[in-house]
Amino acid sequence: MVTSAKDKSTEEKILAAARRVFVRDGMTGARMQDIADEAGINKALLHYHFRNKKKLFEVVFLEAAGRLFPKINEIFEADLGLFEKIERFCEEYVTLVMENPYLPLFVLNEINRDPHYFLGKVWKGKSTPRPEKLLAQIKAEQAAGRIRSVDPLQLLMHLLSMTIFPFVARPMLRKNLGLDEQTFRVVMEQRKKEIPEFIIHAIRI
Amino acid sequence: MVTSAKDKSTEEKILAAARRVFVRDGMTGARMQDIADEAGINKALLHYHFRNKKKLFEVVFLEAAGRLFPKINEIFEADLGLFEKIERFCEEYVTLVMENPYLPLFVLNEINRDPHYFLGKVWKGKSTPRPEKLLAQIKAEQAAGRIRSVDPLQLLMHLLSMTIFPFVARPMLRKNLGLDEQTFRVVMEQRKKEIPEFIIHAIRI
DNA sequence: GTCTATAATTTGATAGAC
DNA sequence: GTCTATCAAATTATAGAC
Repeated sequence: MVTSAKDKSTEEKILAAARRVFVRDGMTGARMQDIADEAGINKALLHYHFRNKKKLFEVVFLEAAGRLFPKINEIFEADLGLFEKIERFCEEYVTLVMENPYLPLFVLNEINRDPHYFLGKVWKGKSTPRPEKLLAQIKAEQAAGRIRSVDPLQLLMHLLSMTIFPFVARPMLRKNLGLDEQTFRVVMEQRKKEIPEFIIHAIRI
Repeated sequence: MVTSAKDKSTEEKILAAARRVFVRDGMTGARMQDIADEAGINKALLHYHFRNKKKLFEVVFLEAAGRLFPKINEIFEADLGLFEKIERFCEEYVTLVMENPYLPLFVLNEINRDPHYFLGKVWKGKSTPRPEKLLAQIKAEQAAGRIRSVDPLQLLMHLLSMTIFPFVARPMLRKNLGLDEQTFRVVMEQRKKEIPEFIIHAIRI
């Protein structure tokens, strides 16, 4: 399909609008009218470029998931020492998500809304996290006596939890811990160093 | 308003149905028809007992939030040592949420959907978490030289993250870590002890 | 209190002119 | 490709009989 410069511009405007609205309101809460308004066009044109709501959502969701998941693999399967992986993961993942703070909750929520759809159409040979290498690496470090014996799966869950949860719970944390937007960003910036340090202290011999 | 025995029974059936549907599909995804079906009645009767969708949702949401938040305060403000608090929080909170695994994602998502509504109507003098006492307690332990110096706020975020996140990310973790329902429950059961142990190792001198 | 039937509204989607 | 106008379907909400 040939795509003129103007086409691309409009489709890009639509996608930018759809990202904002879908990520904010979710698949079920989003309205095609809102997306059209946000893009500065009308609904008919939306349906011309993307046949229906489901298809448009799919593009946005796959793109969102594609931003969050590959990075995990990339680091966990890299050729690095365990501590380096932990440090790099926190540093790079917090940086990544800070640019799109609402992405994790959006993705987790949509996965939860329709796990089957998620498993099927979405997860086909894509970069679904493969934690085996990291888990094996943790086991090896323990066998070599370089770190304390902790269930590798539990350690991985600790790492993911501490890194991602604050973004998922952001509105609640901001209210309950009394953090304004600026302070929240500072706290998350500190976590880049704080989390690895915390983990290292926890598993040192 | 006088409420007969039969009234209560029907309202309770409706609420039970509304809990399931709202928690599963969210405010925007839930359909009144589904709730009526689930309750074994028709839509008209739904509107008779709860004027509209918003009102019914509000009851369900407030109840859900009321299950998750008071427990936090109850433990954080108790008259216990720091380690005891951490241990009790993990133990009791995991137990609590295991009975309603979808509650945290539901509540966090709805808070995110409409933070203003959440702050306003919902959070009026309710048991919103008051972390000051716990934060002060952490500071005191550090000043006394009994634990390593870690930003209390960061430590609190570690604790909340490790305890709650696995439930929020459950469908994703189950897929990406290859855990079936039974295994997930076992892993969470282990976390009751694993998380406090991990934290204690991390902040010991 | 509970039902059937229907109104009222919202919203996704299409037809057809330009 | 883009718009206006409109349809069709889904969904919330109400009227009125029992």
